[in-house]
Amino acid sequence: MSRRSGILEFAVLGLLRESPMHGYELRKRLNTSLGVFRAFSYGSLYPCLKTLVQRGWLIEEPSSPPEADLEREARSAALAGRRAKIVYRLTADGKEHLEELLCQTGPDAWEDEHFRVRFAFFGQTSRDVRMRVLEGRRSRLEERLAKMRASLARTRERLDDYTLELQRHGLESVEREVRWLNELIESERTGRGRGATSPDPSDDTA
Amino acid sequence: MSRRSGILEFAVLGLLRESPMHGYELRKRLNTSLGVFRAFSYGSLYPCLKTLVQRGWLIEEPSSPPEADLEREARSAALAGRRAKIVYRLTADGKEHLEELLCQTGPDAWEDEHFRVRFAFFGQTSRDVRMRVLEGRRSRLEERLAKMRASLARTRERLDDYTLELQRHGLESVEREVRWLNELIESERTGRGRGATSPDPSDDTA
DNA sequence: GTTAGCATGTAAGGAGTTACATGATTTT
DNA sequence: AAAATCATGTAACTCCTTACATGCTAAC
Repeated sequence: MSRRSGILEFAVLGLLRESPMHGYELRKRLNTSLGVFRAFSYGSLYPCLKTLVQRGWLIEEPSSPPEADLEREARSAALAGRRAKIVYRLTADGKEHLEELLCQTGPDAWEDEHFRVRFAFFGQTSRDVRMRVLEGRRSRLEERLAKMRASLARTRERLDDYTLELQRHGLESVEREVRWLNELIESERTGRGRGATSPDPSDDTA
Repeated sequence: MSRRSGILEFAVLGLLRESPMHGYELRKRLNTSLGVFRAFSYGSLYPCLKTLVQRGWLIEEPSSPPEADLEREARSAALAGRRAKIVYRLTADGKEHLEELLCQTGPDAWEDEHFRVRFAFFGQTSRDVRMRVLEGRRSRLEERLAKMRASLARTRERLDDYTLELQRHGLESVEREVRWLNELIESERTGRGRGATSPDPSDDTA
């Protein structure tokens, strides 16, 4: 069983859906697309790739360079013991699994990190999924707001000014994110033109 | 050696500085004072308390109830195998260690969680420490801003609208926190009245 | 010809969580 | 007397990091 939250796994699958890549490149993309908030190390990435292969969600391919330097590649790749780039590609099963992850409605699905990853891959999701995710996140934040306000009201007198200021600032941050979500939801609702309804017309996972 | 970042350890020491407490209560306070952002479980708290005792930063005391129900306590505590509340109190060494933690200028010291804990215990620190922490945090965020802006400029065309929007929102959040810090720093600088210069007049860790 | 960056990995460990196990006390 | 909540703990696990180890390839 095991919960398997795994932000990293999710992010890897999402990035590989756009195009196959090898580990090193993957990590760079990971740390620019999402990396403003979180940086991953090779020590977690490579083992993660291996387990994803084991589960059949990825396949390893020998690096097939775009063109041109075929001789150089041949020269070196011919040698048996050569360390070559390993390019990872999403399998049909992997695509299916990613789709499930993107649609997921579990309790963890709206937490900060998890939400950010889903948002980062919105370009690959349909509008109704986007709407559900945005609304899910918003209601999650609203629960949080309620708790924070209650807690503030309960403890207002017992806390020192600094703790209070911290809570006040935290509250405002959450309120701000809710406003942001409201704008995004409105934006999705009114069409806003460039919204692709389906991520990929030639997509049917089998 | 070992880095020993340990938000939990830090928070426990900080809370116990205010007053001795037992585990259960500690956890509740942990999850209201700081818990808006982070919730800790008993599974991490109790082992943590044990190691802090081992290092000599805390001592366990048999629960001495405030008053009144001495008979009831006596009746039950007299029995050898009885499970009593364990109240934890900060030792002199513990106080010293906490002081060091609060003044720390290491690279991890300005990260989100770490900063929040320090801020939550500002009531126990002197103004110059507060200033250093606020300014340290600010310059940390400014580094982050620089990176984010550079990354945005570099990749603006290659990213889809959603990823871009995510980064834009992230950037704004950080800018907002910088403004908040600016206000706090200004506030500290101009005195602002209620700022205690030293946390506790009767304090000399020995 | 040496630094810098590309590329892949492993071993050990840190910091916490979940799920479980136990029992006392207070409320209903 | 049942249920809630107070109170303390442990074992196994998760997810990730640090530090190390290796070697290629481009640039200076």
